[in-house]
Amino acid sequence: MQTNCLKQGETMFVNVNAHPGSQPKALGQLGELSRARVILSEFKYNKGTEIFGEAEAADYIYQVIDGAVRTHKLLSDGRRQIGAFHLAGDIFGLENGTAHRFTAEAIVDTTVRLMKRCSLEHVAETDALVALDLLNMTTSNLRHAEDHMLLLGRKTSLERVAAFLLEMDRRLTAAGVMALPMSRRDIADYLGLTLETVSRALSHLHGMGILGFLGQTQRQIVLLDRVRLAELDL
Amino acid sequence: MQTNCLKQGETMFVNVNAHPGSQPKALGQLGELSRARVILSEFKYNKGTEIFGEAEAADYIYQVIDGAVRTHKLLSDGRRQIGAFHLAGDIFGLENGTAHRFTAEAIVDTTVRLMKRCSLEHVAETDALVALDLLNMTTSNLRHAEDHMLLLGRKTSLERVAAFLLEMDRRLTAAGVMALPMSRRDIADYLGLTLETVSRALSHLHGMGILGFLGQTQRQIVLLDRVRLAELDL
DNA sequence: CGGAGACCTTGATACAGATCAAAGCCTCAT
DNA sequence: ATGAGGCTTTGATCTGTATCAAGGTCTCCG
Repeated sequence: MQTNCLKQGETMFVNVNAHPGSQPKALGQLGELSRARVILSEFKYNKGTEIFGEAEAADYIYQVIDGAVRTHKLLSDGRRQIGAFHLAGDIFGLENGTAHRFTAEAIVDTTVRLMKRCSLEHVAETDALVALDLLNMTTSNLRHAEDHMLLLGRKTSLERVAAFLLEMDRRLTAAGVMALPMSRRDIADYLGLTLETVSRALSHLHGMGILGFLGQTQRQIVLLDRVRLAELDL
Repeated sequence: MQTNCLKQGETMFVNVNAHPGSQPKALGQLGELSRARVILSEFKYNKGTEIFGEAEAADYIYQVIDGAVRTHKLLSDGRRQIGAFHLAGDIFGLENGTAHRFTAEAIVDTTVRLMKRCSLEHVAETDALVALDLLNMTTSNLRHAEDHMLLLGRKTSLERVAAFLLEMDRRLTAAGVMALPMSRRDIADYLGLTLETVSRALSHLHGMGILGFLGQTQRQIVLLDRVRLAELDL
């Protein structure tokens, strides 16, 4: 059952909790994937650098150890759509074909754990529980994409920003403060808006007393009224 | 390995080719899922009727035998986003959790084959190849959703309509004619536009000589210049 | 510590697509 | 066949968000 990708004695620790939209961040939490012994190593990417490109061979899958990653698609004239943000604990770059469908970049200095893809495939062919784990991770990505289609197709700018804040609140709030790793432009490209519209929506929510900016930075946000914020996201 | 959902002697025939974006429509093409013997029956739904509702228990998965199905999500005030159209051969209603994430409705009179969900789950737990089949179907849904996010977030109305026509051309053109089962409103709710904008875009393409309407109906479309159409979808 | 460059906010204006409106067309049931 | 009701087109107008523009603020490197 061992594959040619295996290096002796190494084990992959994987969070079942695969992706955007999932809560706990504890690393090392084991899914069934931990039963697959596979090549595993850590790597660091500096802020702004590409981890893999769209249509590149998908040789590895990745787990964020520390930092944040954005995955996007581009149109030929440069318009960009960010599909997801990946925070500590999240797995990304999981493809079923052989090529990546997004470009992935580090938003801030980021450490990732990576795993040779072919190992997983071979293990999954014979181990139904590993395959089910992959299915669960893919399904959680799918659920996120489905919800995001509704947002992109039908929500107003204020609703989109409210939804974004609630998502990030769920995924990265520590000690009541949300320290956003991404810029207004990244948020805009995630929400299908311009950075000016995002900025105006945040200012508006600030003016309504729904959120506060912490200290001297605009990326540290405190949610002051989650109930009213949730009411804004239909 | 038999499950409690099994009825003696019945077999599910499944198209590996699960979903929107896949080409061949031959029914009965076997995936590994055909190895799983499961409850199977056919059912007819009249035009406009609901097949299942969002958040309902997902007791079955479905395959379109004949007809067409739309799956959508609603906002509380009635705004609608159609996630996908399902044509002959497509499988839909496959969920990983226990509840449907979309409402499914028959667009025209439609025949579906259905399969008890719990069977599949039990089989997948022990059969890696069945699990991989489910993974492949889920991945093809995911790919479609990812492409659609780019369309909804960043494309212009003309680009969206061009992309829609190219998708439908790929999926349902017979004898050079595309017989669309869905209304302008359905197309609009799929593309994140209004029905008027869709109508204007189609008229515009007609005026450009890129498409023609067949006979006395607006739902029979002939693509006259696929190259120029493709150039309009960045 | 200081200054260059990136990031963010805010204001003015433009415009793509939404909304409102009306008329024609097709479908289908009687 | 025929007419009622739904679907589609087309036109006029409105509006939310994009675009253009400018100034302020933060960061971080030297």
